[in-house]
Amino acid sequence: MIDLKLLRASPAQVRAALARRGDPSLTRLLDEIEALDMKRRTLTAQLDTLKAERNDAAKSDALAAKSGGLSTATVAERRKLGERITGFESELRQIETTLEAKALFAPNPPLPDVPDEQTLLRSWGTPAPKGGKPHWELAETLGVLDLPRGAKLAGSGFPVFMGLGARLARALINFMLDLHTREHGYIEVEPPFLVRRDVMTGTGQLPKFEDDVYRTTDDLFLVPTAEVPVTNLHRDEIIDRPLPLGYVAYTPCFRREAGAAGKDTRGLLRIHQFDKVELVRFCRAADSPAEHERLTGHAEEVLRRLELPYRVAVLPANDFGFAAAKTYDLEAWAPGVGQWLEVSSSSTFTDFQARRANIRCRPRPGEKPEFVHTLNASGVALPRTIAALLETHQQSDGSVTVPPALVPYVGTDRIA
RNA sequence: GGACAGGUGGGUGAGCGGUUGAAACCGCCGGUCUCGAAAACCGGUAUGCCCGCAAGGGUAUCGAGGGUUCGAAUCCCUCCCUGUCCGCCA
Repeated sequence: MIDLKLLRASPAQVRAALARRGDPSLTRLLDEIEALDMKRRTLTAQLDTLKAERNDAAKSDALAAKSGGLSTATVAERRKLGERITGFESELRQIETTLEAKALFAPNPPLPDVPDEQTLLRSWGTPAPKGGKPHWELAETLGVLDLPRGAKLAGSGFPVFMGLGARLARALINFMLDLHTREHGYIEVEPPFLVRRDVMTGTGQLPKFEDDVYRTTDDLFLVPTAEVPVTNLHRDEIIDRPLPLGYVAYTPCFRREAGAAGKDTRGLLRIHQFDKVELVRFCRAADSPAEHERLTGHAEEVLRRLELPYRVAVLPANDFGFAAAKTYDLEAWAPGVGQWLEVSSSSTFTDFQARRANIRCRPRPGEKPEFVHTLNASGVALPRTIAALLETHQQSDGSVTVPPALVPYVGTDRIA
């Protein structure tokens, strides 16, 4: 949620920052928000005055009622006051409802250090020259992936992993969970895979992106990422654990990806259901830039252990998620398709999600609560990682070697 | 899915429709005492919004939303959630 006080205090800065997202309609949205905010404050002041009047009256009336009763004139006067208050209240309520509805559509302003062009920060490993087979061919030959049968069960975009493919998926999940819990200090979580509407609103998927997610007839939503349930673990809380606090969760992820047809439709690159291990961090506001770097490093470590050459880029202000203030993409090289595949997105949300989900911390005992900063990164997403893994570690005989870090989990050093 | 019982501050738990943001206890913070600690005692301990440079003031909040009333934590309605039993199941 956008910070209304900040918008009030420095409208020019907020507008300038949001303008960098490149959505011209935001100007009008902000105009409306500011007007409603002003109206709300005026009404609140008037209403509070009337209520103060009523409270004073109630005190003396209580005494009067005990000793002799209230005169009909007094009762009539009080009733009139009450009616005025009710009228103001309903007007105020309407404005607040509209204001909130509008405010929920305002995205997070990008941080000042976010560039206007995508910028490559660093890379690791030596990408193999483009060549070899794409992962869908390898996978089909090896019998580890069955896309046609997945389509038979659920439609296109729902893969079936078979045999060593299924084992590889399970191995990756366990490997990543172990790495992050044992070496990076995360607490493992297994959350619900269906969540309520207000939870989806807390992290920013709703109300704006309802078309992109799956909804059940009970008005529950299939999680598009573990970020949603895990970040909301602390919704409406003043976190009483030491910060920073990190959680890691494996969940399947469900995305409708409406309108995505035609792009990356081959193989595992863009699908409706996929597995992901997600990292979520909560920290004090001052710590979030350093936490963002640390978090990104945790995701990178996965790729290094898997011996997958990758690169890290900062996304430009007009090309990252609604709730994020800054995002790094981790892209693994996939020589078979000759593309860098986004396997992790690492974002800081500043206090945007904390504000929506009302997640606070108390800096010190007795001090005022303040909003935390939330961050998350895929650590990492499976299908594209599997694609990069198959294509990178493919051998001339058609087999695929398993990187040493993964061998104990897969139970073999070669998929053939 | 059916039948009951409940939802009060960080926790436990009081609260005849009337000056209740809300007793008490626990916890937490500070102080006294002590060489230090414990115990004991004293004091302080919610959050949002609005006005204000601040000090401070106003207002709201007893699951949520409506309603009755001059006045609601307390009465009525709807919804949500939790617990117990039954049914069904993994």
